[in-house]
Amino acid sequence: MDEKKLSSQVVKRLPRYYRYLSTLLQLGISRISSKDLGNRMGLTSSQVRQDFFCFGGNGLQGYGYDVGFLHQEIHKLLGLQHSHTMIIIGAGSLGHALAKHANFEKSGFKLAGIFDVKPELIGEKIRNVEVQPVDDLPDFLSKNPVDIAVLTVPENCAGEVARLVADLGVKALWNFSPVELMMPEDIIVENTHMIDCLMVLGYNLQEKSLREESLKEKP
Amino acid sequence: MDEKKLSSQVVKRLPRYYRYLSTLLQLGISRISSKDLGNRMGLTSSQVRQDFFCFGGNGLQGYGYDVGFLHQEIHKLLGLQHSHTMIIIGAGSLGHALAKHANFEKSGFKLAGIFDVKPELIGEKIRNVEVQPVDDLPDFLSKNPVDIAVLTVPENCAGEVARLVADLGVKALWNFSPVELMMPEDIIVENTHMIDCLMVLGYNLQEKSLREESLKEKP
DNA sequence: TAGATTGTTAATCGATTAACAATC
DNA sequence: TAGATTGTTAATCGATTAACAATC
Repeated sequence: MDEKKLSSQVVKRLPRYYRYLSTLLQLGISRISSKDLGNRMGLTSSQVRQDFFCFGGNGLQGYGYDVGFLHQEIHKLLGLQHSHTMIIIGAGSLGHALAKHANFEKSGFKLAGIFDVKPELIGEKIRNVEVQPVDDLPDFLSKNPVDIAVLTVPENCAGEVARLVADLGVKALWNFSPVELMMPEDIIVENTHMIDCLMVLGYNLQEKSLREESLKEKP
Repeated sequence: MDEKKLSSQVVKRLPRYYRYLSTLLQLGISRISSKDLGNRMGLTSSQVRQDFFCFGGNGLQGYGYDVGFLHQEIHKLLGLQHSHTMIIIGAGSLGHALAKHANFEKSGFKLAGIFDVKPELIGEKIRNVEVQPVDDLPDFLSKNPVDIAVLTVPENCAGEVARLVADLGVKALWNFSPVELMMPEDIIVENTHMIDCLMVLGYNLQEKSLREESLKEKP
């Protein structure tokens, strides 16, 4: 069915479309034009049509797109009909926050375990999942297949932990440590570097104030 | 000095270069070639040279780039010599985690305040910053100019809070709520949608398993 | 000097936008 | 029918890669 692979840019937009279509459904809106959707999401209508065309646009000329159908289609594309298992390694404040994040479970990402090295954290229950010692990971992973490992460990051990779980069969890593992970080709890696986001914000803030200054000087 | 505006793709890579160069400095490595740096970061040497060329590449033919100088240069480009003030709105687990994130302060992002609506959270101190009622925001912002507001509030009030702080003079928003914020042009918005990252991971996992299946069928 | 590696232009690739016939 | 809006191709734009003379 989904013959052609979608470009990475389109894939990145899929969750946004999905979220937006969910909102529309909740509002009871069952049809939308590419122009409307684009306007609301800050995209051109051309891009919306082109994107939907990639996975078999199901619009109706002169009418627009069926919100429910589109929603379903993207649901399938994203593989949300299947659930994924996930473990969190590093039960610090960020690990806690992610473990408590309600939306993950709703979208089929099931938290199977939380791990840490600190003895004082072991045994604590977060959302019914107990924090276990990192040393138990090999044993745990041999019994429970896990798709995604979330790395919320300190910078200096991220690489080591990543290699460990990759060797133990975890297929994908979601890395929050501000380091470049060097992983074998077949391991899927997604980085969320918070500090990078802030720095880009900082750059844009600086750009903006420089622009404003030069406007003042040469009016 | 920095005459031409950098393309957004280059800006996004700057923090990564910066981080990588920091590591090299710590290792006592003071010179690197575009080939080497590219290899380690998963970029082509061509791209590295092209990127550095944008902001006045300072390499030496036959020799490579001076790590220290490059590091300094990107530091300046990112505006890290200036510090930025930041408030966090929403003192839930994610707000907590971000407030405790040590790297932010190190890079010049100073936490000036934390706000929430829940009475039981008011008064709690996180890293020496007290949680204040959201109702005090107008008063607080009139006395303390703030560059960045971090939104870690529930989905249903993100839009409202965003408009409020934008009206009160905050220049940039770092939004963690899974909603599209409609903001005036001059407000800088950076979105970090955790669930989107997971969904992209999920898509890639599905792609991978489909590829592997079809390999098994037709060998 | 010979080898290495940059600076910089040109070529290629990919993504976005424009255009418009098809058709609901 | 007339108006709206898609599907789809072509044009444009931007980003990445290739190439190579310059030069350390």
